[in-house]
Amino acid sequence: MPSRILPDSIHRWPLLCGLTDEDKDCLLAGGRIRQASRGETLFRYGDPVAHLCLIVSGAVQLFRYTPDGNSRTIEILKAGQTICEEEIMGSCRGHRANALVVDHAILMEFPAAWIKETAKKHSAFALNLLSLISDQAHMAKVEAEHQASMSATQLVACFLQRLCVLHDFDPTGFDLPYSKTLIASRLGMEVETFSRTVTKLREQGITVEGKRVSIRDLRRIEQYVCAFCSIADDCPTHQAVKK
Amino acid sequence: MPSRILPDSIHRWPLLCGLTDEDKDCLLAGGRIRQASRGETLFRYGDPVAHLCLIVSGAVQLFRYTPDGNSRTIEILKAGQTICEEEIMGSCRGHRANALVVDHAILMEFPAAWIKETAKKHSAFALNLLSLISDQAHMAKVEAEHQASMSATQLVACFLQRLCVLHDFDPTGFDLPYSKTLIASRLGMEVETFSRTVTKLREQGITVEGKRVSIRDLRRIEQYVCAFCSIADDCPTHQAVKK
DNA sequence: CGACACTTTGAAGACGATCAACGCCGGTGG
DNA sequence: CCACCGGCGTTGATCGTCTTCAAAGTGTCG
Repeated sequence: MPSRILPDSIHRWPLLCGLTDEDKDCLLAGGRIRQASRGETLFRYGDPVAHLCLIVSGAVQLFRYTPDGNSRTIEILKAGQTICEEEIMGSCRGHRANALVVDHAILMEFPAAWIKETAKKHSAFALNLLSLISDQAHMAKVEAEHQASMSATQLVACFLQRLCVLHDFDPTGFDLPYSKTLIASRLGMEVETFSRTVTKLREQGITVEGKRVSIRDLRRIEQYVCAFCSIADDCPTHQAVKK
Repeated sequence: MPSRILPDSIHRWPLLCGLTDEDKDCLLAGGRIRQASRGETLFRYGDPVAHLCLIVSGAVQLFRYTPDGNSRTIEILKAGQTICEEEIMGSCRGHRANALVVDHAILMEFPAAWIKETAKKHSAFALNLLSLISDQAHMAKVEAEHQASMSATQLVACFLQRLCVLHDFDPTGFDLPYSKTLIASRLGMEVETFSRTVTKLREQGITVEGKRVSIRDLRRIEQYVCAFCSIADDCPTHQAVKK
């Protein structure tokens, strides 16, 4: 029974939350455990989409190569998040990104066809998928908005604060879980820019020294956190912070 | 019977395509026709999400206000596209954007609760929704990538070409269906930048004079169209163009 | 005709990318 | 144990791009 290795927090995982125990067991029964260590490639751009993949622990980077040979990080995923759900449900012919293991990961793989079948049979599961993908779509749109309208400084501040909230870190002091190079790539900027940005943020109450980060006063840096949130406050960062 | 006013192209609309006639009729029976003229607001940010809205004809702009009072266009939607599907299926408490009618529109409104019920009962419809939202999520991610890595010139070229393809326009000469101000806002740039960009594109085979656009040689401007596509050619523009 | 929204053009300034150099660290091999 | 190396991160200088402010031209609709 795979549920042995699953943490208690699975009740909050988007894919599973709200399901009855029967549905949950049925779903988990369809998955196969896989381990992958740092540097391992889960799949490459263009590969056929074989599985929906649930991250049980560790971290996975999704990225693409640009025509000039550089790579651009699309997402850095952690425990509880899923990979390929959009590729399975949407109309596409292969993986639209490369997946690389950043931190040694435990994964659960569900065959794509099996997922579709299960979604047809279990409407609660289908609604979970719909909800999960809908939220992702919305986040992606907010992201595009941010990329189009926020300065590098704002992007970094927003990222750090979101990081702190989503990972349940202590704002008064936590370590970056990824390299700065990876974060810069994730934010679509150069490492140099990221570095300079960090010193600017010191005046704003965000201190970064080496891997150590501390965020002094969340309210004070509000202007740097999701410019849209002050009016359109549907940013998960803000939502979480306000509670 | 509302199907009277629906065009033949509905078979290709993401929400309906592939459904059996029974499912389609059942779905359409749940909708209510609504007309709205240019300048009319369909809903505002924060309003409760009452309906899924299918655009039968016309055009609708989704936008948000930034803290400094400016507005940013998220999407410009046309016939066959739907509004609010993500807001209904995702976890959110109200509309996450404002909706404004750009061109006199005929809409079909489906009550949100009814849509959820129908998705539970008709798995084919649920899968359509999943597919539709998945594709949107993917497009949003590509958009974010573009915003982060393409120049204004590339963004405009990409937009114009996509516009041409998606609207089935004649590349050798078509009229912009929206004002340049709206397009600039949609691309997250200033009107001035858009205007200057347009003159640059003339050398690249894209001519814009007033509202009139012509795209000389689609292959030649490939470098300006979705920088990612040359490797990661999953851009709908390119897909459509290649056929 | 005149008001007004839309568009274009110019000049100045801010911002981020790029290139280059250097410091820091962990690992390898002599 | 030390020397060397490669990956990572910082800092400085320069350059191209986009925004901003200002002004003038174009169009439409009353």
